[in-house]
Amino acid sequence: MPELPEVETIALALREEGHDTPPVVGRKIQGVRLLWKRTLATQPWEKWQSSLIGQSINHIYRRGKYLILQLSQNNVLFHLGMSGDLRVEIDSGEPAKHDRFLLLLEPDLRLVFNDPRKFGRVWLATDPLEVLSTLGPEPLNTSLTPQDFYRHIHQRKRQLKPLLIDQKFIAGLGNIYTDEALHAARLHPLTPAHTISQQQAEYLLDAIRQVLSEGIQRHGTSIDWVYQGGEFQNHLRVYQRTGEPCPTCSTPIERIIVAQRGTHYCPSCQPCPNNPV
DNA sequence: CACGAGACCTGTTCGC
DNA sequence: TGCGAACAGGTCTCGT
Repeated sequence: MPELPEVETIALALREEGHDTPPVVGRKIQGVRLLWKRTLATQPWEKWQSSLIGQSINHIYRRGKYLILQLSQNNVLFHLGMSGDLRVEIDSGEPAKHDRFLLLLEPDLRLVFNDPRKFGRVWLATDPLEVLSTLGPEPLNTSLTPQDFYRHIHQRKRQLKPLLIDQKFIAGLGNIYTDEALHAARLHPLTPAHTISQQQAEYLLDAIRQVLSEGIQRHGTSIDWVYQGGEFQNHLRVYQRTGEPCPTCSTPIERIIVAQRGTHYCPSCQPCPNNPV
């Protein structure tokens, strides 16, 4: 469930632009611990130990749904899967339940990757592009122009929902923000991408940027017991609101399955395209 | 090449 | 009440 706004929020916190946690940037790594082998996306484990110890964390940033630690020599990349989280704590006592991977930092801290459902992964890479090269454009980056977006969407025949969730098409959207963006743009999730007008494409890009920005402002979405601290869940207009009135027109929100994903939309605000289902 | 289905996971919820 | 089945979802792999 961590999508772009949740990963951005975690990156900001780790960069110590809040003040709940001790600073991580600038610290030296003095150890590394693995508690679930399959969390490693790159092998072997021995290379992690020999390579990481002694390096400093120079920078922390986000690309798509990935969080990147830029070290003095190489990079550690995290993908949080659907239940992953990163936190900083004093390095004392045994790891908690579901902790999968630890970076021990001088003098007495640890950066903890916790991931109950084990979908998260961590990479060690000389160049981040080894991991990130297939990602589509950053939706919030203004170098993605409405004209570009329309051109790209116009040559795809896929339905909008599976297309927007495809990280190769655009990076950072997951199930929650895709449903929210399609509602804000008044587009049905099953609409074939190439059939929308240039103006509709521009509205859609605007909508994507609006919901992502609001998500970041509200520190992400906290659903179920996964991911804490956000409050965007209190401002969702369609996601997980099946049967509740649409905030725009009061029509009950409907839920369908698209590309095996639960998909929420307003049948009145987001009229069905000509060739549905 | 483009796309869809199945697998990977486990805590929670639902149904009998 | 209790237990198992269904569900949720991001991405990789495989098949068409």
